[in-house]
Amino acid sequence: MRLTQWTDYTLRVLMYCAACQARQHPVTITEIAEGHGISRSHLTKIVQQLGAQGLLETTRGRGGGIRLAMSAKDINIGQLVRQTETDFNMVECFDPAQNQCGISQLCKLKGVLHMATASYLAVLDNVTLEDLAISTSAHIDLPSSRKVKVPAGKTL
Amino acid sequence: MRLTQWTDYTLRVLMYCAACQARQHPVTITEIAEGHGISRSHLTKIVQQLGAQGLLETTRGRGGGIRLAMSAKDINIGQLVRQTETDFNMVECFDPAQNQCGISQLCKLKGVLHMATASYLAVLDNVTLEDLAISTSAHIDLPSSRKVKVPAGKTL
DNA sequence: TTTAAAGAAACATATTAGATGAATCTATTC
DNA sequence: GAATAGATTCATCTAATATGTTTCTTTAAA
Repeated sequence: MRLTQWTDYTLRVLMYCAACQARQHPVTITEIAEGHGISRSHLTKIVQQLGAQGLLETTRGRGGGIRLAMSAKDINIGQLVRQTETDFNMVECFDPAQNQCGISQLCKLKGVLHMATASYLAVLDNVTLEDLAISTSAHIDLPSSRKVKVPAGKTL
Repeated sequence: MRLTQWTDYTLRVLMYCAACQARQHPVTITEIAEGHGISRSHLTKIVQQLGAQGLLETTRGRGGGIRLAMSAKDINIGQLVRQTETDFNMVECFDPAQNQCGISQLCKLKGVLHMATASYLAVLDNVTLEDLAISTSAHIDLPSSRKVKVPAGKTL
């Protein structure tokens, strides 16, 4: 049981933007991609989706980039994960189109797993992006060179 | 986010066995495989694992088969899922060998997702196989022909 | 007005966990 | 000893994810 990397990267993009809110110039996709060692085109799709969802403002052209479209405390992690993860069908019988299980009307598995999933998401519903972001006092302000300086022994 | 079919089938095997406890002759792998439309060799591996875990008793040879090795009320679904699911690494930074994220020491994502997962499993920890099994009064007792009679409009 | 920087879009392709299949072996009962 | 049942091994398929490439379009700075 795990979240997709898509969700992982979505969270990282938002956290990165949240940490950089104080900066003058916006964050760029290339910057995050290089910082995290992720493919730029892959990140682009994630950013684009976040833009479409209204979580990020994107501006094209030189000097452009991305920034949070709303306050970090208004971005709910539970809601986000629900939107990002495509598939919460824990077992076959969750999906009517796939279900081959003849006892699914009788058995209580489905209900139990639904409760468990709800409980999982309920935890995330109590968390906002602001809670996740590293403290603003330690906010990242990369030089425009985009080359990230990493303390010895750490990888960004 | 979903459980593997492996876990799904594991649960089905146990539920099937629980429902058939009252039968004289044990359940066979072939019977369950045909009943659920799953590959026999695939199910064999699942049964074997359950045998190794001490949840099923298996007996070879003619007249053999499988049965629960303990009372259904002593089989905890939370424990089972923990054993069956191989991977609870929700995001990359959960796995030290994979982690490329430089801010993982600072960020609170990991802790939050750990809590959510714990909350998921806590729900299942309150459920036993007995809770999932269909009522014993309606227990399945298939004819030895192994051909399952299915009510019109349903698929077993 | 040109150029470089940035996101957008549409492809194809690679990766990998998970699922499946086939063949053969071992044990047991009739 | 033949039939039945689980055990084991190995090869392969599949599909969801993840990557990569190329070519747009937009926009601000030079």
